[in-house]
Amino acid sequence: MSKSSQKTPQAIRGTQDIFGPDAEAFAFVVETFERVRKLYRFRRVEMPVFEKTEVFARSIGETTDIVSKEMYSFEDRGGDSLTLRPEFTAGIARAFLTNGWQQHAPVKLATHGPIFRYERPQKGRYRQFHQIDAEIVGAAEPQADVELLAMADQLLKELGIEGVTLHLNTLGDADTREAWRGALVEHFRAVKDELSEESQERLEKNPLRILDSKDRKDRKFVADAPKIDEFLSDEARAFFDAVTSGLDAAGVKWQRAESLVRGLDYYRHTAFEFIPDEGSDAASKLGSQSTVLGGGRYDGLMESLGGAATPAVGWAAGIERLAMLVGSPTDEFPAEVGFIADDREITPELISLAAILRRDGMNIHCPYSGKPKAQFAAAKSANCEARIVARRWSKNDVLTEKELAEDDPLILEFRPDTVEPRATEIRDKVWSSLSANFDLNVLAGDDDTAMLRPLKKPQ
RNA sequence: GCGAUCGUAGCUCAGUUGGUUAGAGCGCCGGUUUGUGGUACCGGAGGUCGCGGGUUCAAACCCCGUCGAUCGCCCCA
Repeated sequence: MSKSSQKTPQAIRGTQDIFGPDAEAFAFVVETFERVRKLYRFRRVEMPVFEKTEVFARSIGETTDIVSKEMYSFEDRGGDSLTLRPEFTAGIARAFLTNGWQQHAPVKLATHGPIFRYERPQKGRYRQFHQIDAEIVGAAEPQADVELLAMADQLLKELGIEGVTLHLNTLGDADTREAWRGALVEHFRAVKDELSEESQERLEKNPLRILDSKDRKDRKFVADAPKIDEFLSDEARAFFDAVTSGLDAAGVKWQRAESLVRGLDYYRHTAFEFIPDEGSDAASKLGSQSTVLGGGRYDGLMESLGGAATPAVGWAAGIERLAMLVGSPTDEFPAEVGFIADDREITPELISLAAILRRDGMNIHCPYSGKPKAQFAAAKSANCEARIVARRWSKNDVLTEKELAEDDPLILEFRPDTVEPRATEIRDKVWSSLSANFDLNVLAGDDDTAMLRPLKKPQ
């Protein structure tokens, strides 16, 4: 009809309304994560969606672009600067410190929910998106890294995601990292003028990032840049060896990625990303936002939040990105039974039948209104495994005796749209469920037709 | 913040070198047909052609601006 004079407000840039097959895929990712995290005995934790800006600013440190440009920050009425969480890790670290979770250490935590980053939207990248997250806090052992990665690997497999490989690197301990960083700066400074414009800036701000520059000009200098391995302390090397041999023992495939880095200083030792193989189906589905799951060990984080040094390792993965890779689950998952009222007058009566079957665990499509023809079409589009057509007893129902009609029973006709033995299974389930609540007689010689009377209502 | 492409019915899109009442398919609603049935046919509702300026006798089409979307760059905790 005529449009309202009111303008419809539009959604915020970078937010999404997920519906249909996408929503089913999203739910599948979350459900699978919840199941797998229990196998590894990660405990569920619920976190606030916002924190004092300080929580994220201090954990992220002096990487100014992130704090000033990439976070959703605002002042509350008391004048405090608050920020919608741009990640889970900092909030979990804060909770660990403020709630005394040291008493549970080492503690394995899992959560999921919305994450906010003030960025330009593009494929697989939104301002509000959703992550699953797993952290092990208070464990310094490489076995923690292994278990965490094994869980990630199993999750991806159970999601049915193919063509994604674990890229693994070590950033060493604090001393290793500093020495390597110094050597990289020296190496790139020597060829500064030949680097891309962006990398010349990175040289000052974040030299490690030059290693994953996409610019061709930078690639050749990256190839012969100093390797972290030359700077690894014995301890750091032993740690990395323990991680890799543990992964081998757990049957997790991985490949070394010497250029995989983390910009933030609190990362130590293990850094990893699951990335689609080049040319794979997964790669083309994700566009330029290719990482599917990433994380690392952040032994230096707690101190930046004023806590005692606490080793920790974790990962996060974008639910939407994973959902893009899980194939195409059907939107209209099938109903076991769809009801059709052959006479629209009796449509309301179907409510009680549907309610009983649903309480017994059946998935029922039940129409609200419409002509029989429309109800039939609706039942079809609900992919019902079987239909039940309900109608009044009539004189043409010669199989029944006349006197049975005196209390105006319903005739239910069961019409399977699936194969045996499934069809019989559903039919028997329906008949037995309804028998417990109604006077139901299956007609002799026709298992698919039943006459049904309401039970006498109690006074 | 930068760049490219795009913006016509609920959805997917046509709209020829600017030229009269803006179209199709799908979906939706109604009717006929069918009558154990998601068919076929007929009809209907629904669009200030993102918005605002400009050029022109004339603009969905050309120009400028603006908003929005998509993809990429930067960034990526």
